[in-house]
This record gives sequence, C-alpha cells and structure tokens, in this order.
Amino acid sequence: MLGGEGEGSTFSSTKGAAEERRKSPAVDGDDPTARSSGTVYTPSSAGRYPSSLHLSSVLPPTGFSPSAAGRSHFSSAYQLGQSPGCIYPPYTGSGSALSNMSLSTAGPGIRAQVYLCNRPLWLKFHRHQTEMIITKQDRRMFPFLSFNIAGLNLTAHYNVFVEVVLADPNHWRFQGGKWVTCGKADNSSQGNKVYIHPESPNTGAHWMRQEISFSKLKLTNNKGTSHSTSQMIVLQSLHKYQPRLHIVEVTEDGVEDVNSDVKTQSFTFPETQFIAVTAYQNTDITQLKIDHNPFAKGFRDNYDSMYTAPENDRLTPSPTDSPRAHQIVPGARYAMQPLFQDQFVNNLPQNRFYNSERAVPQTNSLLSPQTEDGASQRWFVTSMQQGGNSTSTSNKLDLTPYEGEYSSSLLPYGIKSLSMQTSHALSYYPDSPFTTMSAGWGSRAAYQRKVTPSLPWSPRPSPTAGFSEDSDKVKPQIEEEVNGSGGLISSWTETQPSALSLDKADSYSSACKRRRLSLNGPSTEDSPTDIKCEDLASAATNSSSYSKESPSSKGMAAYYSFYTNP
DNA sequence: ACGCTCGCATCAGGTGGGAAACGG
DNA sequence: CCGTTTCCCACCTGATGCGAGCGT
Repeated sequence: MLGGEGEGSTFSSTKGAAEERRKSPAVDGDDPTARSSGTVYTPSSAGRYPSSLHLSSVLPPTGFSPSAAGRSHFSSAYQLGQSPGCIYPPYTGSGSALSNMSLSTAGPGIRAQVYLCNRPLWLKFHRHQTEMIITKQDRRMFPFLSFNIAGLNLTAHYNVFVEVVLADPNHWRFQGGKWVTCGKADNSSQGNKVYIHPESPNTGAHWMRQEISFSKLKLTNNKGTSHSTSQMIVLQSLHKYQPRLHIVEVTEDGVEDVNSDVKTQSFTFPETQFIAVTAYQNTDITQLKIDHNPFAKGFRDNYDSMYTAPENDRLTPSPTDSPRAHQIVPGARYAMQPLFQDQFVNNLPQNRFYNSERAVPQTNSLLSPQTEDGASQRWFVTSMQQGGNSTSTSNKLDLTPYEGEYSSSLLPYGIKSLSMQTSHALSYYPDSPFTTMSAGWGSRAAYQRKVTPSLPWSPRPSPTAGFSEDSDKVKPQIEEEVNGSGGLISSWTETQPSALSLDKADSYSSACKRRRLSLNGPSTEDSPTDIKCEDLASAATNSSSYSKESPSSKGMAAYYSFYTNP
C-alpha cells in the first residue's frame, strides 16, 4: 500500500480518536499531499466532536441540545434515526435535519455541495440493501465512499471526515430472502465511529480539486481494535448504518474555529446506508461484490458458465468492463465481452429499457437536456427538497438537475472536469493512481506508463461529465428506488429484476442463503459477468434495476449524486 | 556508457467461500 | 438446535524491484 493514510497510527479510545484527530493521520503519514500542518483538531474540537460524532447514534435525543451542538443537524439526524417503527428512518428526508444543516452552514461563503462519485454503484447495492462485511481484523468498505466537493472557500482549510451512525433503532435479520427487523439495536455500541480523511486538514481548493476517497476506511466489529487505528470504524453486526460526510472549516493548523458553529457541514447519502454483517446474507449483494470488487475477481469465473442465459437483470457490469479494463485485464474471458454484451442487448426486450423512465415521466421535465459534454447533467439534491418529503418519503432522494451555481463554483477549478477519459469514475481504488495523483501517483512513472494510455476512469472524474447521458434516466430510477422510509422496501421489490420477482422472498429459502447452493437467484442467473458499461448504459436504461449506473460511455464515468446544504 | 522502456517475479494485502467454533 | 462469528484457504490485484533490451 501507499501508506499515505497514516496506517499504523493508533489511539486507544473514543477519546483517543479525538486525540488522533489532533494528530492527523495525514500528518503522521507520508502522504505527500498532506499539508504541513501538524494538527488537525484542538482539544476543544476533540471534545466537541466526540459528543456528536461518536455518540450521535447512541445517545438519547436529550443528549443533544441545539445550543450545545451548534450543529443541530447531528441531533436531528439522531432523532430521525430514532423514529420508532421506522424501518427506513428518515435520516435524510428530515427537513429538520437538513434545515438545521442549513443553519449550521449558513455562514457567508460557506455552502458546499457534495457529489457521491460512485453513486451508481451504491445504488446497485442499495436496491438489495447493501451489506458490509465486518471482521475482527477489519474489512474495507465496498463500495467505498468517494465524494467530490464543490462550493468551498478556496483558501480556507477544512477537515473532511466520515462518520458512521446507526441508521435506525432496529436489529436486523435476513429471513426469507429479505431483511426484517428483529428487536432493537444495541445502542451501547462503543468504539470509533469516525474516519478522518488522511489529507485533512487541507484547503478548499485541495478538496475540490480531487475526488475525496475513503477507500481505506475499514470496518470492524472488534471493539478492542477500535482504539488501534483511526482507519477503523467499529460497528455491530446486523445493525443498519448510515455514513455521513462532515466538512469542518478549521484554521490553517487544522484547529477548528471554536468561534464558529456554522462552519460544519454534513452530508448524508441514503444510498450509502448499509447493514453490517459478518457474513453476507443476500446472495445478490454477494454477487454484486464479486462483480464489482477487483479483489473478488477470483470468484467470478465460476459463474461465467452459469450466465449462459441472457439475464436482462444482469446485476452489473464488472469493474473491468470498462474499455480500459478490457485492455488491461488479460484473459480470454474479457475478450469475449463484446459478444456477451451483444447478446445481452439484443435479447433485452426493448420495453424493458425505458420502463423506469416512463414510470416517472415528470422527471424529464426537470432535467436539463442531455448534452454531449454533460455540463448540465448533474443531480443536485437540496436539503430543502429533502425536507419537503420528510414526512412520508423521508428516505427519498429528490433529484433535480443542478446548474448554475455549481457549475460556476466547480468548473473554475477544473476540478472534476478533467478531460481525462474515464468510463469508470467508480474508481474502485482511487487512492491508487486515480484519486490522489497529487499524493504521489502522478510521479510514479512506471505505473503511468502502463496504465495511463488506456485509463478509462479518471482520478478526478468530472461531475459535469459524469452525468452525461444519464441524468434524465437515472433520476426517475432513483426516485423510485431510494424512496422514503417505507419506500425502500417497496422499491426493493419494484426494482428487482424480472428474475427477482415479487416472490423472491419465498423463493429465497434458507437454502438460497449460500450462493453456491442456489443457482436460481437473480444473481446467479446473471448473464455474462462482463458486459461493457457503455452498453449497459444504453441498454439497461430500462429495468429500474440495473440501469444507468454503469459508468457512462463517452469516456465519462461517474454519476454523481450531488447534495448540498443550503 | 547511460537512460529509458518493458516484462517478469515477488510480495503484501484484499476478497468471498466454507467449515468449524461459538453462543443464546 | 440454529443463527452468528471466526478462521483458514485459494485466488486475485496492486506495488515494487530487478534485469534485459533498445535507442541515444
């Protein structure tokens, strides 16, 4: 590994986590991009955040007083998460939460917007209820969190970190092929819940210049190790969690400005919600992981032979399905992809391609026309909009095309508008060559030599580019799938591939639990594991399921969900 | 001779599967 | 007994180092 994230740095408790912040991982590490500052958090900041960040999910609402928090969105978020009987808590839809967030960020000049870079991938998982493996040793998240940020003050300094909080008060169990609540969550969870980006603190220009990846973030269920490293977030199995992105303006030294409570901005992406598990429960999730995680590639080949029948609902193209992947991944298997994709496309009923679109026609009217450059094709989710749906569709993602402000703030930096060809903004390992060029990758001649020529995904995927072609198609899909507290369940059903019919639950007996014991699941019926994203992008616009999430064609990769807190 | 490119080998680490162990 | 967790395994990716080949 590059070791640029301060691996090995340790601290021994929640308090230690705060200590760790003061001792920025980035500072400790050798990350060349890390600013020179030696501190990240002052004791004061440390004292403030642990209370909100670490305990927000477990403390009773009373533990938060708007005045004390100054970041009322934390408490609000908690309250949302505590909504009784709410299977899918309105953590995002809560107008209160977001309104508060708005308040906290109402400071002049501070109005960040955040993209979830690999949102399409997250959505794929989200449809089936994302699961994240947690192990005693630790396990990376996959998909991992990756953001693009805009709207920050160029010269101001910020700490960027992710907090993982309980998404709801329930304990979950996988039964009958679906997730059901099973008692109450254990709120006594201890351990680190925050992962500070190793490049923190850094300037707004820095954060906006590149994709902010949290690929090194690791999950564990070992409370004992929660103190060992800031890279680990301690979770409990069979609990549902919601990652949050926090951006805190700090001084040049990384010290939070204690005089300002309005310089903290938080962003929640419902599609990143997941259930922590020690072993995968849903075979669909397993298949998605295998299909998309390069490190799980070893589990793919066995399925090629199974995917003989054209599966309209092919879960996803492989991460190696990008043009680049075809070029850099050896093996006849990949050489055959064009054939597979043709079969896939040709066998897909045309009407399946646009179902979701037709189902939500109004969305088109809200969208900017597709353009080749994709300049106007971004999803801009405002907290206000979310708030408007707080009551009934709290979990819903309101998507509207974003233009103007974002463009003006973003493009000037050329941040995400790199012309670099990219069909894979998903950047599975953006910490590698692709997200942190400034972190040393750019200097690695050898690697560049080998990869750059065919590099399909950019380390700094352009949001503007990323949305090309899919905006008007994804939105409806998203609205359906990430819908309200109760909407998710329905969407789970509605958006299932044809093979994943409504009776999936029934068909998913316990015998189906282990993928290899069941080949009749939607996953196992997948057609060729490797279908070019480009083709899927155009063909899979259909089934609300695996539609436009694939890295786009036109050399663009990402589809971003773009949140902002007013 | 020198520098660069390229291919190969090696190593570290990430991945899910599956059996065994654990615990209520 | 059954659901959950732990551990080990094979397989994979990515990083790195080394040496051969080539051009200047």
